[in-house]
Amino acid sequence: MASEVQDDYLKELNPPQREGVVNTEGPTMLIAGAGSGKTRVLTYRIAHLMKFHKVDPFNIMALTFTNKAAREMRERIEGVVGGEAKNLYMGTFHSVFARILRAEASKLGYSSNFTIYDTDDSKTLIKQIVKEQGLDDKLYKPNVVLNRISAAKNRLISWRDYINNPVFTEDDASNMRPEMGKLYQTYALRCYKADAMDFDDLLFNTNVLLQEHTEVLNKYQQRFHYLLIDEFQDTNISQYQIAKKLAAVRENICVVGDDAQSIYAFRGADIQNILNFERDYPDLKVIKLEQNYRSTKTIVNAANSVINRNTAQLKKNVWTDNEDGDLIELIKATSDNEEGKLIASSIFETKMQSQAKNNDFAILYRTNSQSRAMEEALRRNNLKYRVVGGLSFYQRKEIKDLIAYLRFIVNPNDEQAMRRSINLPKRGIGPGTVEKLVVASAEHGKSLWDIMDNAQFYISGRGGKQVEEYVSLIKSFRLTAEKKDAYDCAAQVAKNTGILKELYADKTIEGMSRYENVQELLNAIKEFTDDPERTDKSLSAFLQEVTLLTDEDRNADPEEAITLMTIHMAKGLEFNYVYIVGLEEELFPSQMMLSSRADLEEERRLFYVAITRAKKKLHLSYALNRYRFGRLKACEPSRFLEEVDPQFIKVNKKFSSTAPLSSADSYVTKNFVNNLKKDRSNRKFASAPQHQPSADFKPSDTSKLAEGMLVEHPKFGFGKVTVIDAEGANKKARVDFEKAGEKTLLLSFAKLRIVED
DNA sequence: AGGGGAGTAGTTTTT
DNA sequence: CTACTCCCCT
Repeated sequence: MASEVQDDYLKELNPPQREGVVNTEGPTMLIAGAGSGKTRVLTYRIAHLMKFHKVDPFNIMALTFTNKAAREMRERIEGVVGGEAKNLYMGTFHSVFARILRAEASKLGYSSNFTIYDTDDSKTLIKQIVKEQGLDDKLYKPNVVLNRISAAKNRLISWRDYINNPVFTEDDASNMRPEMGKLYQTYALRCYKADAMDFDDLLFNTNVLLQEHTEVLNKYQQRFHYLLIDEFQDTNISQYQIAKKLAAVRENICVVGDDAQSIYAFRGADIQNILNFERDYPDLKVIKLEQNYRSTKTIVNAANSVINRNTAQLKKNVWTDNEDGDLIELIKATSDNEEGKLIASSIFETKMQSQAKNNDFAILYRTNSQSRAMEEALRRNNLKYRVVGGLSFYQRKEIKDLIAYLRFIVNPNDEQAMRRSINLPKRGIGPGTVEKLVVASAEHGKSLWDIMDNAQFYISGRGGKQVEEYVSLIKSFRLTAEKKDAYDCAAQVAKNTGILKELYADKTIEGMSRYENVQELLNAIKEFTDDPERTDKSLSAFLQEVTLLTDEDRNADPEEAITLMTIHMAKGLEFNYVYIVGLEEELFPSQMMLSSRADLEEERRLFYVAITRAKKKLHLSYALNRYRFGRLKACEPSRFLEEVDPQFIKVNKKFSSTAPLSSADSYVTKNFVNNLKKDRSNRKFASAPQHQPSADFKPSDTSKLAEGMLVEHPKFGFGKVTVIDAEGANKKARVDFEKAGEKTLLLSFAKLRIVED
């Protein structure tokens, strides 16, 4: 049986793929074009190590960027080698090194229960520090400051290095932000005091650990005989240095990546790592996977025509044996709402014609806010969909609130968790009292918890007593946490704090959904504690995982639905039919990325990633007008549309707006570029045509207006009433107009003719 | 301390 | 359009 399996997996591979699997020793770099089967090579390589070379899975470390990728890879390896795959040391950079840091925490002065601050925690803390130091919060915006700190950490520059290096301090001074270094220092010390690490610290501190504690480095070098890294183009310097140190003895390091799909430079990813890799390992074996098994010739060639415009890239020739396939279709809409409608109609038609299922479709966009228009249109057409990403479950207020309690129970120094939970539900402890606690902690050189435990001694006023009551509540929870598992503890917190009761009392739609979310969190914790493979079911164990969880991990098996997500989330996935929407200047490419050539090239790679998600057919769409900041703004078609070789595109007139295009055919081929240019120059004339009221137009009595009625508006034309809001003088109707999109009208004002009940 | 009202600023992508 | 902040009043 075993040898049978072995033959099978090698037979499925083409020559370079097989080379990537069987050449297990020494440094290896796989340059893997889109859809070239790199995950397959990586998984089979690991399986081959275990099956053929009898390597103990405990000695293999495999690093990915998402939990999902790690889970999928583990499952696929399990398919070849069986349950042994569970013993692989495999996960995201962040989760794997968080685990190692917990084991070695005391060496760095942290406890093994240290908290992981998510981005919200980091920003809140920065906001507080900026305020405390009396700095201008317009200049020192949390995002700007955090990005600067993050960039430094990702390049392994500590706060000491930072404030001592004139390159940085002068740069900050010339940017009118001379206090940046001081903020970095304060932020780092505050995190340390709170026994907390942010995302970047997990990697930064791992470097410190391996750098300064040789015995630790030796231990892990001995343990991991083989190191494999997926999506290598997305690693930053900090991650690369960890990998290099761990692999230094045996040099069995295998990295897989595609420079054309590097889309995380904004987060510190450094394409330079690929080039450095060749320099650092002179006897490196480079294997190129260039055959694409995923997409049609049309899609592969169109994608190549786009990415070839980038100057900074490795030479590579992605090709395919697949059929030519359909041309890419371009859909043009007058508004974002119409774009949604046209996409929905196109999906509906494709489903009918090609017997496709909902989960064959994906709608990809640049920014999460674009999902709304799509969702509305899909809902109206009764097309099932799911939105991936966006505001994640764990970022919701009610979830973070409950988790803040749990965090503070486990880590009494977690300042952010304390601030969040201390007055929730309201127990008369305002921001003034909290500030007093923080100040007292700094003044007396005592931990925040010590101060709080004797709050009446340190702070004046009635706040002290309230704080002590809160402290004793936390103490009681802490006793529970010592004896019981995470679920019992969380359930007790939800109940005894009154959080559940308060939400239950809120009967608004949002309130009910918040209540359900808290219940869902409790269910998730129950699932955690019920997992028979888990040995540690403590609250602390749960919290160690929760911050590094992302939403994708929750909806594991998508039902039969159309997928909506950002292009970033789509990396690594594939769909038969892909719609890339919102191809407009300043949206995609994003206006933030227009300033430099490097940024624009990253946007282009993002476009390349989007195109190469499609297996059978690709649709591109743009709108001439779009709601931004609540205002309708005119848009120009994206420059990226002109960058796709025109021989691969046709304009879909059937599902495009009424504005005339040059030919009388229902499809206009070739030279659509001219039309694009026309749209660019004439955009102010391109808005929806004005409606001519019917001859017999007379406003009706709208007091009996109801949902579903068909109405006519003198300017907006015909439409259907979707919602009626309020009564009397403020009565409003939301009407979905055929041409003008959805509008809210004040009925005491608007002239509407009821056409049909 | 806390609620309500007004005014303002912000939307890029994620572990 | 919305989420957040600030300010005034109770």
